[in-house]
Amino acid sequence: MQIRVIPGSSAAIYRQIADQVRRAVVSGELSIGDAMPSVRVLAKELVVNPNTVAKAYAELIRDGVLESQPGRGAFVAKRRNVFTRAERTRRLDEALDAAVSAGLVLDFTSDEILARMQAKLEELK
Amino acid sequence: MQIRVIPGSSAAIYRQIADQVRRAVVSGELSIGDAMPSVRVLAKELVVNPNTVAKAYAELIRDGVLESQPGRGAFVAKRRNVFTRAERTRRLDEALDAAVSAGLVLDFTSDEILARMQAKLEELK
Amino acid sequence: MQIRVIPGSSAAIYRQIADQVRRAVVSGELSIGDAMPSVRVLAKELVVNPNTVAKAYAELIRDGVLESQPGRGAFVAKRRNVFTRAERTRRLDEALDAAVSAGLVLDFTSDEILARMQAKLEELK
Amino acid sequence: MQIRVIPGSSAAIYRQIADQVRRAVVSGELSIGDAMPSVRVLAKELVVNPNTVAKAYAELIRDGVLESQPGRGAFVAKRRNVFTRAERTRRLDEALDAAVSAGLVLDFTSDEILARMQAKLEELK
DNA sequence: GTGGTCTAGACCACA
DNA sequence: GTGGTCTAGACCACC
Repeated sequence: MQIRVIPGSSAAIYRQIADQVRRAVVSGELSIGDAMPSVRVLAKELVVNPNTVAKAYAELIRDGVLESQPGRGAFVAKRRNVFTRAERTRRLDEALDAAVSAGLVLDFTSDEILARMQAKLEELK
Repeated sequence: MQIRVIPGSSAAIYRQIADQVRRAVVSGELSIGDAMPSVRVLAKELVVNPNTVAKAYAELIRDGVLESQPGRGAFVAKRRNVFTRAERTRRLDEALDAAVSAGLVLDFTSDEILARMQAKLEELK
Repeated sequence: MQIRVIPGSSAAIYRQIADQVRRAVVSGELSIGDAMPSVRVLAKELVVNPNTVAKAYAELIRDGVLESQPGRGAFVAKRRNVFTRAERTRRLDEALDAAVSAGLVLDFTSDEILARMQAKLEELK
Repeated sequence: MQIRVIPGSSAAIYRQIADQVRRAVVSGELSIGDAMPSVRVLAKELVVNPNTVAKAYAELIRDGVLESQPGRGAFVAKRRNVFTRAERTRRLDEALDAAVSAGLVLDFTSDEILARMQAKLEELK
């Protein structure tokens, strides 16, 4: 898979990396058991500090998206339900709030944001 | 208008304030030329640091939502757009993409994500 | 609360800190809403790098034990069920496996380990 | 004796090997003076790196569980204790404390933790 | 070679 | 003042 970081973005680099991996996993671009590039390799490729990549991987491991086999590397984990319904909803809300907030800052109306979201979700089907 | 801040929220306080003002402007609750409460008055009312309110106002002024008339206070400005249409859309997409992938990783369906988003935007109206 | 780190321990420093906070929370030594010492203050007190303390806090925040209010500090969070039954069991197993492994390395028998565990749990009642 | 390694486990492979040998010695499956398979033979059998087996043997030799007879191989040693009773107990307590606090934070009761621990130790017998 | 941990020191966002 | 992020570079455990 191809990961890109936008240095000027407001999103933290480790966050950009984690989000793109998440997206690749849900889109099927990455499959269960696939090996991730090593921390050092990806860091070199993205021209960022290895610790930054490690932080992204750590978050993904903690959320059950990746699994680490010490000394061997990180791998895409079997999908498992880690969080309770309430916690999942809380996290979804947090993500949606951030998007809404960004949309409002950009002076989009509620309707425009919703329409764009709908279009985006239709694409995935 | 009535502004409320939720201290425990993950959103920064200045962000909560700015978003609510923005929303009030978009919804018509605040009209062009309306006077905003002074930084000190609003800070006292919300029991937050005046710097925090000032920061929210600064962002709104920077984005052209408010206008500062030195010595008189801040007023709701005539609408103007700072970013190009393309740039605004690009930024909105980025924010929505992050929310969508977060939702999908959390094992929500497209429909669930959209429904939740819709509910959230309804609340704002 | 008083936190101590044992530099010679096999457990990572950030892990020792996180575990002690966890213990203080479940024992009631720390209550909901209590403010944690700031990252810098605790780091100075323990004579460790602030990043190490920050890493411990980050883990506790991620697990829902603490909450961070940006610019204000970290606070003991309301207890909420973050993980599914299966995930909680998985995590408990992981913790117990580590303890059993440590016990076996120390040449204790299964019965001795269990007896010691039982005594320890009785104390808590 | 039959040793099995689980690659996906969170426990290090050398640790799994060492623990199983330890258990076999404690349970009497291996008796004093019994010859262990050579590092190379066991490595081939388990399909792991010989260094990994060597590391497990080294730990067992260091802890006095095995004895190395240069040129002849490794043998089950006469039992002797490396740590004082007090030191062993202190270390066991440390490990058990960590497991207990992890369990309590995960909202398990003392009884649940104990039951799970018991089940786990039964399996080992 | 791999990931895991820790240090030192920097800059930014926020209150 | 607070936490959040990032860099650079080190050492260790493990394969």
